[in-house]
Amino acid sequence: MSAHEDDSKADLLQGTLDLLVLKALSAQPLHGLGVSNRISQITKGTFDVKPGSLFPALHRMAEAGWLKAEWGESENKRRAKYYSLTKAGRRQLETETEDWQRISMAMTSALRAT
Amino acid sequence: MSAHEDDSKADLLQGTLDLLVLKALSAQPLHGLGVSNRISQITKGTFDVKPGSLFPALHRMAEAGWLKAEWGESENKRRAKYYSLTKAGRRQLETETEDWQRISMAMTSALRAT
DNA sequence: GCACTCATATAGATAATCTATATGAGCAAA
DNA sequence: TTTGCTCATATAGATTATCTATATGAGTGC
Repeated sequence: MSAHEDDSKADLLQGTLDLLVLKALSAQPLHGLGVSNRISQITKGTFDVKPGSLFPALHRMAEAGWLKAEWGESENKRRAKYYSLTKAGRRQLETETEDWQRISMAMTSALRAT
Repeated sequence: MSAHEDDSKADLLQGTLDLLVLKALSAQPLHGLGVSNRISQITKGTFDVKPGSLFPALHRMAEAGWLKAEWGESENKRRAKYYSLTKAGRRQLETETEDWQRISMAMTSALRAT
């Protein structure tokens, strides 16, 4: 994170972006910037995913078969590519959620140690 | 993680190793493999940090001024390099602990969203 | 002398994320 | 109509942490 930015905006831990994208899309299809906005919303403004991080991730995840992409029109009448979860994407969301919880508990346990 | 390994051993999230090392050393100085063992202990066996990950990290963190290194003798009468936290290392531990808590809370919030 | 474990070390590969920049379409106003 | 602004997607290049694999040496037991 660059020094002049608001410290409340954290860099991601590597490995958490996929999970956030999957979760963002779990309620409804969204276009790229919509995913970014939703991530900001559900993390209460903690994460601000930049386009240069997001779009490669979306492509990678579509390639992996977790997302389906479809061109459509945004609320602002612009062309926008809408992403939605595939069956495999929902399974991946479950797996990564469990992984996160295990890791999170391990870290919490570690930080409690005397 | 390779497929034949025990699934209870997780890969680290990138960015968490430094925090685990700092925490492992916060109670007492330890040599390299001692740090690895202590991390395994305080994370209840969840993380198994391999030498190839650990030693470069220790060197990097010593270079950053967070750790001090001193040759000594292990419990098994082998030569071993003991690491301890510097003042800056203790400050770094505090900072990274707070960072982790903020990120962890944001992820938890995200995963609760409907 | 031999095998085994403890302990440190490094080279090379992998891969995710960040910074910076580019492109184009729609819209509004001058 | 052309200028500027915002929305939206895209990609190149750099960075850097971690992983895999391998190497080296010292002590211990047989």
